[in-house]
Amino acid sequence: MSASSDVRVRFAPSPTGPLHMGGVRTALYNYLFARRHGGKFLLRIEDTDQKRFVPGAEDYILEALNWCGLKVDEGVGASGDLGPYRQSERTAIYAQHIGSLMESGWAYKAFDAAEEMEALRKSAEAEGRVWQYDASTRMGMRNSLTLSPQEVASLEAEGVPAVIRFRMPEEPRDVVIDDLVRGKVQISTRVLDDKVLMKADGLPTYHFANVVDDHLMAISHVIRGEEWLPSAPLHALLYEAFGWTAPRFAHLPLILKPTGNGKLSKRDGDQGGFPVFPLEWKDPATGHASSGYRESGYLPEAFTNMLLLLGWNPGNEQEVFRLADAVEAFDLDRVVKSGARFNPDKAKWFNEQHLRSLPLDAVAAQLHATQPTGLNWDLQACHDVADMMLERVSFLSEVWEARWLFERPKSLDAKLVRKRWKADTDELIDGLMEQLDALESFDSASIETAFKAYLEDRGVGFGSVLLPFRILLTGEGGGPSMFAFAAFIGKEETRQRVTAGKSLVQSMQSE
RNA sequence: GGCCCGUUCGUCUAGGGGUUAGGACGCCAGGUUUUCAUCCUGGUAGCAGGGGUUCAAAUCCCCUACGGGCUACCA
Repeated sequence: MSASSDVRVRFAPSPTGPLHMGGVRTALYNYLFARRHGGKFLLRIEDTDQKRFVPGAEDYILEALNWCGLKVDEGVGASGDLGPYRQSERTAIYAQHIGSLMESGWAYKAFDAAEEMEALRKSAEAEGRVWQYDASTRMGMRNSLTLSPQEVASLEAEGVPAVIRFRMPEEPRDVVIDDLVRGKVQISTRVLDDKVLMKADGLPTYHFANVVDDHLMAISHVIRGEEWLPSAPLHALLYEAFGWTAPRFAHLPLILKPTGNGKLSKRDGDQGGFPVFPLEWKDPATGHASSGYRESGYLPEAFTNMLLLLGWNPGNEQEVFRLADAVEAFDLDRVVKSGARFNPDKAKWFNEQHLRSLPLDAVAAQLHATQPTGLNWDLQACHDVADMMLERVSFLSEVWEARWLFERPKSLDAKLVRKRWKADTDELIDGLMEQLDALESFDSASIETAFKAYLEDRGVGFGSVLLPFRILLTGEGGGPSMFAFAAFIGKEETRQRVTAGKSLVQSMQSE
């Protein structure tokens, strides 16, 4: 391998919609590999298919990478000397390079109509054969190999649409890809077809633009999804045709659907109850919104951590990684070969791990920034709530679902009331409130002391008073320390909740 | 159909000739806790099948099955 300072990798998405989590993982592995080896992480936008271009997609990609903390060193969204980094702005470069391939005989112009080829394919299929545009068929087609230069010129003058195809070697040979995750992969050129390099609209196909750009941008390692493995030999041949040294390849395993068959697709998300996108996406054409990990309350480091372990492991038992830790640990040699089924449960677990390792101040700040409109808690209040709730939630957003934190309960858990309300419960609560009322400092520790003294005095157990107290304050049977919570809402609110709660109990009992 | 890649608990994975096949998620049980949760302890469950090679195979080879990808003037 070359010196590590020469490492240059790229993430090269198409702006055809929101990036999905598989794409984010590819970006993550590229980023990590670059950082690990002191190299550069580039972002190139592959927008050569004008039919599938979606406005806003490029901004989405940038924002998603940014949210994940994957800082781009060079390319779109950064700067660099080897641009432009958007393929739609590189057409002159492709024109020049396709010219040199035509001259050297590695490429030729073809005029065949799509329908003709389709018909050929169909009839071959009917006979159980496969038809493809290759060394065995191209001499029967309409192209610059079979037509005279005059015929070609007149076709061009007539404006007959033409593409430029790669000319696979007539003499079959094996192409070997030495893949960094899969080892040697061998394919015979016999089964490869003459792929279109330049489309009739004058724009390059993926294969051509990708190879030209990777070379011109001095990419050292191509790290991409396994769906590209079958075309890697074509790419290798293209490098050869240009007389260029090919980068190293690493084809990543695919992320599969949690249930059912196939790779995870953009449509799998919302019906499966989990996001497939890092950020929420509103389709500009249909207005349909797809949920995102960010909006679902995931911490970016939890999201990338989950992705990191989907197809890679450190070789020891560590599972929780911050991005900076991952940079130290990551390398391509521990990337797994087989596809990984995505598991939403584990994603949630990663979020819990990262959430609980966050400093309380940071959580408080988060809560402060995301609190419902009209609440207006100060930082201290957010801090108190963070302290009470952090270990009880998987996502920070769940804090706001516990409405009793900031609203008097409108109803109480009926089953609990039925089970827990004894003949003397109301009277015990009244006695407790008398003690609490007398408290000068209404803080958690004082409340606890008074509470315990009261129990002692009355000779009753914790459960007979604390649970009813909890139900009156929150309406529920579980939650944080009621001493801390009572202190949090204050003496007056505690008194009011108890009073209101008791009348709720009464009306429930009289039903 | 053709070509390529893959296959260890339900899921993510470790393990690459000799292991009681390890960990994590999930699930179950117990402990801690005023409750819930956290946390701790334990349990559950796996080498796709068949042939070889070998004293010895989850591990190497072959076949089959299954899964996945590609097979566009999409990436």
